[in-house]
Amino acid sequence: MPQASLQGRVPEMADPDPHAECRAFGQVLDRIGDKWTIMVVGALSHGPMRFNALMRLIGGVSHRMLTLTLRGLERDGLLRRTAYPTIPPKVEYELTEMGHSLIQPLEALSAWGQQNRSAIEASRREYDQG
Amino acid sequence: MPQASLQGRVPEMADPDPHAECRAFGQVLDRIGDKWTIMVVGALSHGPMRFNALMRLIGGVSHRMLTLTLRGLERDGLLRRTAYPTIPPKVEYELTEMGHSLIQPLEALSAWGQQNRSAIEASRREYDQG
DNA sequence: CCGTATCCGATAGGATACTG
DNA sequence: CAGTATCCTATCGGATACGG
Repeated sequence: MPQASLQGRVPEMADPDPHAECRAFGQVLDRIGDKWTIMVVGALSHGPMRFNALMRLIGGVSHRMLTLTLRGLERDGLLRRTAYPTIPPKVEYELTEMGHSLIQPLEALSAWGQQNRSAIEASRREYDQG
Repeated sequence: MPQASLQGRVPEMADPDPHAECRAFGQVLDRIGDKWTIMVVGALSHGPMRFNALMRLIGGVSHRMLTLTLRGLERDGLLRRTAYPTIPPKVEYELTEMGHSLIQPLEALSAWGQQNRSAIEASRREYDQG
């Protein structure tokens, strides 16, 4: 989903863009907000890896979804795919420069999650029984 | 989706947790990775707002989804809901302390998006025609 | 070993109509 | 104005089987 037209954006609205930031973030989410992308990025953050190694490390991901996730990242230039035409085939995946640059902001959010996890869980329990 | 069992986690794996970070991030994504949550957080980042004001500001969100999104954020303690029993009713939403604390990391990711948007688009075009 | 195609169930989310 | 309920669709993602 393109997140294209935030608000009804009619011509007579002079306001240049009341929340460009939200849109930018929406686009990042469109990229990383699926079930496996950030797992893959995380798994590759320490170096290149082969398909099945990724699959084992991440765990729980289906063959199909891992392929799709890798293709998506490759298409966006966050990932480089190198196939060695040996038998059996060997394919390595590694983050590009841009891919690596995503790790820092990701870790900021991850830290937030770790810091607030218990508070969130507590809030949920209270809300659910209250 | 609980993101619960990252990797098959068999007992004999001594490794305490090879990617706790990814899991933490996965949980954040489960919370904010939907279509509207971060729009709401962004909209509320500058102060409290009423239901229909939010709806107009965000734009494109259905009545139903805005309600669900607000409930979810409230349940997790990121949002406070205050209903004034007047006629007609008036309900205000505002971020809690914890809700505000999410904004900084969000902005980091948003900045990443703005910085890399054109590179990603270029990469996509190349990938698609190549 | 790596990748693709097909099938199918689950769910997210929009439209709409109705209540206090 | 704010919220709920119902319906319906598109998409996501898992299982499986097959090809290179």
